[in-house]
Amino acid sequence: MPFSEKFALENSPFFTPSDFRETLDGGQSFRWRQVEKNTFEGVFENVAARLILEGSGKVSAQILKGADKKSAAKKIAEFLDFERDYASIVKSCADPRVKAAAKKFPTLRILRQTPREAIICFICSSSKRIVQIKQCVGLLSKYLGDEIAPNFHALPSFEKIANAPDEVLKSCKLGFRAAYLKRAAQKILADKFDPESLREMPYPEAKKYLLTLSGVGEKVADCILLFGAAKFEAFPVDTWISKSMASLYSLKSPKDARAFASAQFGANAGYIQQLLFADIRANP
DNA sequence: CCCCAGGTGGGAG
DNA sequence: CTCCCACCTGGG
Repeated sequence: MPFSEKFALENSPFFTPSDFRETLDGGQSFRWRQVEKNTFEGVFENVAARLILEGSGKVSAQILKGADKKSAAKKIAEFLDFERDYASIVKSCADPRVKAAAKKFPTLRILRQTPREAIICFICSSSKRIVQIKQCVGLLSKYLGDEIAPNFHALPSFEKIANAPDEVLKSCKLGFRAAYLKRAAQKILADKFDPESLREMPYPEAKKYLLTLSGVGEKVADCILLFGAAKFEAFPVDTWISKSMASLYSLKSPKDARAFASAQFGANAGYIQQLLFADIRANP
């Protein structure tokens, strides 16, 4: 057990236990696993941590023994997006369907992953279940990423992925996504593209670039931008959101769903997407 | 054993 | 532009 003592995270917002789980393990990120009730273990950037939801509703953390507590706490606060006022987003939306979903997930948040993490994980995600995606990115990290501690590995760099032997990628159980991921990594390097720049780029421009990467279509690009670059105007349409938009608004195509979301939800579309996603998944 | 999954790419209509 | 299906693989 290489973890430090537990410490409270300053400015932690409140979570309900189910929203805590939904946020960390509901399809936004694939790097966290529940180890006991209200406790998740995982890696963010180069920080291995245990996040504990206290009875108070606030989050505490344990990090690896010897790691810098102050900088880890800061990274965790960013990752869980402590600064953003989600209640005001819901307040500003008059749609009764959105209000109803928000009532069921009152403390849901959007995780702020890094652009690299989001690119890797969502290219791996296509046509896979959450458990399988977690397995793939776990293996990728184990075989190609830096070891932070026994059983805790960072995600690999694009250099490592671009130069990885096909057998290694194959052993990560990526299937046809292996070639997508490798080609995307190679193109990012060839373009000398800094994924971090996605955070500063305007949404349309950032999306346009992402769509040039193999294995990245509309849905994956929007996931990368929402979860990896905090572009809240992104509205990823997967099969669940397709179902939701069809039943709530009679919208049949992903294209119509995106246009509607942009017009109706605008700058907050991404968070509303997450509420509708959580709701339809919980009540299919 | 058969089928499909939180998608993309590439070709046809 | 909209269909349609192959693409890997594990699990039901």
